[in-house]
Amino acid sequence: MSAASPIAPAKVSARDRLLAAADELFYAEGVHTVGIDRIIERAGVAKASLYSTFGSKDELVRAYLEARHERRRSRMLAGLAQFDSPRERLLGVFDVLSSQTVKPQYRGCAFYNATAESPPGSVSEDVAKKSRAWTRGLFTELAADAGAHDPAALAGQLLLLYDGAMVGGRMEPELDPAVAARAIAATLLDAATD
Amino acid sequence: MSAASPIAPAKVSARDRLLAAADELFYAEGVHTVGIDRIIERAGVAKASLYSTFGSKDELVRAYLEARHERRRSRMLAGLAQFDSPRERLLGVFDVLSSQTVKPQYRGCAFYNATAESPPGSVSEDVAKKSRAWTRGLFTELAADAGAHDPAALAGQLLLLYDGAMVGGRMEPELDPAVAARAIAATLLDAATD
DNA sequence: ACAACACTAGACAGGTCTGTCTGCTATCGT
DNA sequence: ACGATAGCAGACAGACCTGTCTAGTGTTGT
Repeated sequence: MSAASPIAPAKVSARDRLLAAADELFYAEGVHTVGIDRIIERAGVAKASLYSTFGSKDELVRAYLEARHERRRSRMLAGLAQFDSPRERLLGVFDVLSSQTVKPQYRGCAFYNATAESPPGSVSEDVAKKSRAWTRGLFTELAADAGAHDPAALAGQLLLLYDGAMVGGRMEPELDPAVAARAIAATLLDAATD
Repeated sequence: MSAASPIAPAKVSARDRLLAAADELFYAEGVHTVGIDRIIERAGVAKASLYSTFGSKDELVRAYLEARHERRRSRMLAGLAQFDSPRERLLGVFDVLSSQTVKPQYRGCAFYNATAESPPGSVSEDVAKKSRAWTRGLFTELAADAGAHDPAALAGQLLLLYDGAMVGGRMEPELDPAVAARAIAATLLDAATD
């Protein structure tokens, strides 16, 4: 329709197809378990393209995790924007999480999972720490906006609940632990604001 | 000193050395990352002994995880036995956990970690479910003893905190999330007993 | 003394994994 | 028209991994 952009990407680039395939397979079965061959087969891409684009499997893993982080981040921010009060926005974190954990493909935190199968000092650990720091920062802001006396302390409690809900969401998704976490968070928020 | 048992195990058996090596290496670096060769080298054992004892790497992984479960279980029960009141015993779960997470080698839940790097339907998943069921059962008993109106519901909350503390203990052990979890648990226990 | 047993050392087969390289094709900007 | 860019297909090298097999050693119960 629109002649908008002169750069019209008729097809999806090899890079994006690789990232999509990596996202599915790495998340579902683990970065170590899934080999390069399965990725390129699923992506419909030549092996040479993978290595000219990413250089190594390690860098593909990094790109996969960073894309995940960006996705989680924008999904969370978009979800929270729908709430009006600071209180609802803080608790909304668990609504957004719940919408993820109820999906049948949910397999827990991609960053934690990736570090669990990599030796210490790997790229996974790197991205996991960055993602975790961002989450903690978000929680601290939300806690401050909601009027917590000690925003950092409340953020720590929220992160604990968040972690627990992700683990529970993987092991027993039918119990919807994210909504259970939300209820506990509400109690803690009340206590943290007098 | 004592001439007690006629069966005097002068040396540690190959089986036990293998389990000890597997425990260290699998837990520290992941069951998939660590190969058979490193295990037998650390254990000082011949490869044939491994295969005549366990049959396959998969079965060694199962034995490793089951030994972990047994260890966690007895440590937890021994730790809880030191508390007098049902309330202290319930909260003591987090004291026992804290004594683990502060160790420098702590790397999170061995069962969760193992399942994170195995495809669905693996032996790891099997043992992880068994271990989780036992933990939930313990928490339910403790909640009932402590006078919770809905022991199963409180147990679910405790498990959420327990999971969160294990994740946090791996990512930021210096924050000692197990004691933070203990404090939250105390609040929930108060609310659950009126 | 001797058979049974538990174990060691290491070669080997067969598979899989990452990463490289060659050769070919299609598209696009100039 | 043409060179640059991006991509495809697949062979190949080299490492590593699980699992098997042979052959030898030391200990123990009878």
